[in-house]
Amino acid sequence: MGSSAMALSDRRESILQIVIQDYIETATPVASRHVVERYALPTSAATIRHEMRLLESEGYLTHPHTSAGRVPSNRGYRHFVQSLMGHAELGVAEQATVRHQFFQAAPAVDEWAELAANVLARSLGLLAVVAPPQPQRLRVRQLELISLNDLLALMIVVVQEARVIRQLTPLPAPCPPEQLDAMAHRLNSDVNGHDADTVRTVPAADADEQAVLDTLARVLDRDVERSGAASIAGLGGVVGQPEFHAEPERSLQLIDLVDRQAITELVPSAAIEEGGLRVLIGEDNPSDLLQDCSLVVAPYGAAYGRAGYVAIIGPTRMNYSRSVAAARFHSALLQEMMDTVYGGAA
Amino acid sequence: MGSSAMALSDRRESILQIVIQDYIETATPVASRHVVERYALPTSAATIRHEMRLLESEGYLTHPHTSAGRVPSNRGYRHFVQSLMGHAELGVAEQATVRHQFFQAAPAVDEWAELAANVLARSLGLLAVVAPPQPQRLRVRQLELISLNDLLALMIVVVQEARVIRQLTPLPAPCPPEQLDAMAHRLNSDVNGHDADTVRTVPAADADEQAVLDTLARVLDRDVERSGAASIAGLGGVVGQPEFHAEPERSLQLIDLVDRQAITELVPSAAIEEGGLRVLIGEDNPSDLLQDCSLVVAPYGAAYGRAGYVAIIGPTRMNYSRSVAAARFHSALLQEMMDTVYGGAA
DNA sequence: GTTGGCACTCTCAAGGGGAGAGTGCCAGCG
DNA sequence: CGCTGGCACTCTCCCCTTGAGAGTGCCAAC
Repeated sequence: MGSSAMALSDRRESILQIVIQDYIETATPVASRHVVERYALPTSAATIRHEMRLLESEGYLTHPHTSAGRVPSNRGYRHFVQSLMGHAELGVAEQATVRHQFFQAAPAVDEWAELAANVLARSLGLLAVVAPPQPQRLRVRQLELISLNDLLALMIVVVQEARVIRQLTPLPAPCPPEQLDAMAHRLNSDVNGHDADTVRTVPAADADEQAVLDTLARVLDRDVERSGAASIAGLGGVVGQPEFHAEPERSLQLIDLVDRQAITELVPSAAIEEGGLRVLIGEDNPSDLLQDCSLVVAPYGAAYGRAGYVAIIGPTRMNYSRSVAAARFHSALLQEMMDTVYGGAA
Repeated sequence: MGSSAMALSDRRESILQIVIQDYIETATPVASRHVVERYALPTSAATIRHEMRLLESEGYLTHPHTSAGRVPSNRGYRHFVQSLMGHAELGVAEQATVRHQFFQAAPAVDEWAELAANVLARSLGLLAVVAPPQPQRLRVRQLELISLNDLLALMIVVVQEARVIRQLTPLPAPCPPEQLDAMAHRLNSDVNGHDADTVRTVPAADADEQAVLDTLARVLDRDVERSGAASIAGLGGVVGQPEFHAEPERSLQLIDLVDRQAITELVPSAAIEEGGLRVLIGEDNPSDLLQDCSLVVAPYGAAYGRAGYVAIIGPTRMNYSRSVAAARFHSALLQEMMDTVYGGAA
């Protein structure tokens, strides 16, 4: 008895569940008396106290101090996520609302991730990070050259992966607009459908063409590298959570992380590549900066390159049920939309 | 004597200047004794006290409480900005660094505003908002249609103002890829160089063409409307300022403003349209939310539509000299770069 | 006009209860 | 044997007081 390998009794499990749910809701250590009263249990407070004590000795709960109620430990949260919380779906009404927002307001492809992050952040009150999948290579679909002056062109590249890149290109030799147009026309057939490596093998007629091809190849490479515009939203909601009120330095760290776009690097790529939805609680997290935080990651779009993801970040005391449901729904929705647009083939 | 219309004596002015500069630097109320000691003045503390008292009665300084040093009032800051601080330029080395960053790392046109905001935020430790100019109308340069399936196309519009828009377009009647390509080819000559209004007058051959033209016109309008991707950076720096430590609610408000991209609406359009650089101090600000903050706005690119701007937001106790110099430099630099790219014509 | 001196005011940090909240344990009860 | 009421114990939190320190405002003297 009390061995941590032993399965919890039914009653103890349900008490654990009650404590965790109550704490998630109220952010206050939950007391034995509070539990019996609020949940109308058929036992006395003393009994609950006894069970809580056992739960604590097994590592599922903790004690801020002697005369405070119980607070879930990370182990408690983990058990809750794995066994206790069940598999909730987003409400039908909410699903419909979100779908509606996507299909109406944003057929603008570039804004999917941003919209998802905003909707998630608003509905959960937590930090949401949404990164689109990163194609492993980009292939040219259309090349435009706009003459700015004889020595400078603006290159616009539409790639098959439906992205668009704009880039200034200095020209070594003077090149009037008509000549530039002609070059664009000529090059288009040479580079169409090709990626950076192939572009490098295209022979150039003159120095300017060489410059354009070089820039093009470089740009195709670079844009793959760029971790590519992950959208972040919900900072306001998350620093408004009570756990951050107490410790302003933590808030500052988090704010800085968001400000510098550095949280994207704290979403562990291992979790993304593995494929399924994952919940990282407290010290599961790779970074110390997220020590009292949890992370819910749902990858999507792996068929289109390095997978994108939907991530929810909040205090360990987050509503896991809602967060997981929302992350799952959004990742599935984004997947679905990408499949519609790119037809399932990379 | 003591009339607020009266010009300040030289000595009083220099004391005001010392007090303000010291307060900007230390964020601590400055005491008479501190002034004489640190700045080695040839007078005694009592004299300084006397002068400070007069400055206070004229409204340039205040008193947090009886036994605290002096703090500049908004009026004091205003006088400082107008008459006392002089016209500083950014250091030559810093100018060179910034120019270098722009010309090397970001010939990617889309990233200018973001780069400017990041550089400004980092160098000033304040909030920086950079909005690109908004063209008043967009004219089509190139139209691409990518067939996703028979009933859905991805439209890519390259506009003469060197922006690119991507948009999903549902097709009322089934349309195979080749047919879509043909349509794009056909339409391109019809819409080339035209704006939304003119696009609406183009006759459509069939329902699908009509759908494409409708979407195109709508998109051209919408993208003008969108206040267009202002870049915000430096939240971490500004909430780290001591004035925000004391009042967490203010920080939260500000964080929320940034999170929801709503600060862009607090930059008064009057200040932008007027043309020159402006400094708004405290209650000069249109919104109560920026009550203890100041705003430095430098517009640019008015020739290309609704003017863009570089804005610096921070506590009233900001380094006005540096902020103004940096805002002026960056707006001029962005202006210069736009002139290079768009050749001075809208 | 300037100065040293001095009384006055206000903040800030530290210390001391007292109330309140919860637990841990125990002895008794079904 | 598990459950329960009772009770002592511990710890936090808030309020109050107190004393030190910082600066000012004013005054009388130079």
